[in-house]
Amino acid sequence: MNATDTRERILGRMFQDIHKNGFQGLRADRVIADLGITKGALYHYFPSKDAIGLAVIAEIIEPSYLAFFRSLEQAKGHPIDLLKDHLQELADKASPDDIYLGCPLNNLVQEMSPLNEDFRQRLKVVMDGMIHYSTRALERGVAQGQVKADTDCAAVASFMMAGMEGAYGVAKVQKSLSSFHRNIQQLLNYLELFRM
Amino acid sequence: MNATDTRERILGRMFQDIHKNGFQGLRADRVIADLGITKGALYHYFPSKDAIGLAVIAEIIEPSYLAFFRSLEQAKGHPIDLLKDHLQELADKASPDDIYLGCPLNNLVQEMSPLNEDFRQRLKVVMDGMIHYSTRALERGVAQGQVKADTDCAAVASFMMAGMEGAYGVAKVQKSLSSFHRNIQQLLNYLELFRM
DNA sequence: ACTTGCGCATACCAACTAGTATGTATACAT
DNA sequence: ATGTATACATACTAGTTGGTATGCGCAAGT
Repeated sequence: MNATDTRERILGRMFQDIHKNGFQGLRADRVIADLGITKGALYHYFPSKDAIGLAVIAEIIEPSYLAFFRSLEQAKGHPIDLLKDHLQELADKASPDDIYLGCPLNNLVQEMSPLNEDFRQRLKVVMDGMIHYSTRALERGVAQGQVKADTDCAAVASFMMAGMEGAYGVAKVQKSLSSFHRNIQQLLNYLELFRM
Repeated sequence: MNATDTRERILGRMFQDIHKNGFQGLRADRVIADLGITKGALYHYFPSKDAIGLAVIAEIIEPSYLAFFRSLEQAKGHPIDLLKDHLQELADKASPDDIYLGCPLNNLVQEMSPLNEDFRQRLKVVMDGMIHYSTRALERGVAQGQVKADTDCAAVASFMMAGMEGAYGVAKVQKSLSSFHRNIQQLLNYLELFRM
C-alpha cells in the first residue's frame, strides 16, 4: 500500500464518521483504530482536526456534488428535464441510510457554518457552484425558448437547492424514505412550472 | 430569585448555546460559568446533558414552533393566506443573526436525529405537529372551496416545511438574509399554486 | 556505503468535560 | 425547637481527546 492510498483511506473513513456524527462528533482516535493505523500516520498527513474536515469537503464532498452540475454546461436536452432527472435520480438511489444520516453537505452546513468561517466558505463554494450551474442551464433554456422568459433563473435554482436540502431534513427527522420521495416530487412539480 | 427562575434561566442559556454550537458543542461548564452558578445547581435540576437537550426541545422549541400552527385550528381566513403570512412574518422578523445561526429546530434535526433516538422522536413530534396542523388547514380550505380540490394537502404541507428549512440552510451557508428572502418568496409562489 | 527524507509507530501529555460525593444554608412543616 | 426537603456550592474524579515528541525502518538519491 502506497502513500496516497493511506491518505485516501483516512479521508474516506473520516468522511463516513463525519457523516454519522458530525464534525464535532468526529473522533479521530476511533477512526484510526478502525483503520488499524496510529496517530503517527494521521498527523503525518493532516496537521489538525480542522484540516481533516476541510480536506473532506474539498476532496470528497465538493467533487461529488459539483460533478453533475458542472456537466450541465455541456449537456444536451431540456434544462428542466436535466434538473428533474437529477433530483429523481437522487430520490431513486437514496437508501434508508442515506436518509437517516442526511445529506453530507447539508449536515456540515448546518453544523459548521456558524462555528468556523473556513468551513463555511468552503461549503459556500460548493453550494454556490451548484446554484450557479443550475442558473446558467435555466438561462440557456430561456434563450432557447425552453424555459419561460420571465423566469428568475437564479431564484429558481436557489430554491431548488433549498427544497432538496429541506427534503433531506424532513425525511431525516421522520426517518422516512417515502417522505423524501413525496417532497422531491413536490419539488419536481415546482420546477415544471417554468417549462415553456 | 426562586427555583423555577433558576431552572428557566439555565434552560434559556442552554438553548442559546445549543443554537450557536450544536448539542455536541454545548459546554455545560461554559454556560453555568456565564450564569454565575455552579454544577450543584445544574445537576440539581437536570440529571444529565441529554436531559438538558430534551428539556430544551420540549419546553422551549416545541411550544414556540407549534404555537402558530395550533392556532390555525381556530383561525379565520384563507388557509393559503394564513400560511403565507406566517412565512412572510418569519422572513420579515429574521435578523442576520437568526440566519447565521440557523433554525434551532432544523439545526437539532440535522445534528441529533442519527445520534440519539430520544432526540429524534421529540423533534419529530414538533415537525409532525407543524405538518399536521398545516395539512388540516389546507383540507378545510378544500372543503370550503378555497383550495383546489385535487390538492395533496399533506404533501404540500410537508414540502412547505422542507422549503422553509431548506431556505434557512441555504441562507446560512451563504450568510445572506436576502438569500433567505428570495427562497421564502419562491415558497410563497409555490403555495399560491393551490389557491382556488 | 552513506545520507536524506518519507511513512509511519509508540509513548506521552495537557486540557477539557460530564458527572459525583459531600456539605450547607434556608424554608417550611410538625 | 426540631426534623426534613429544597436549593444550591465546593471539590474532586475518571475518562476522553486533540495534539506532540521521538524513534525507526526503508527506499531513493549521490
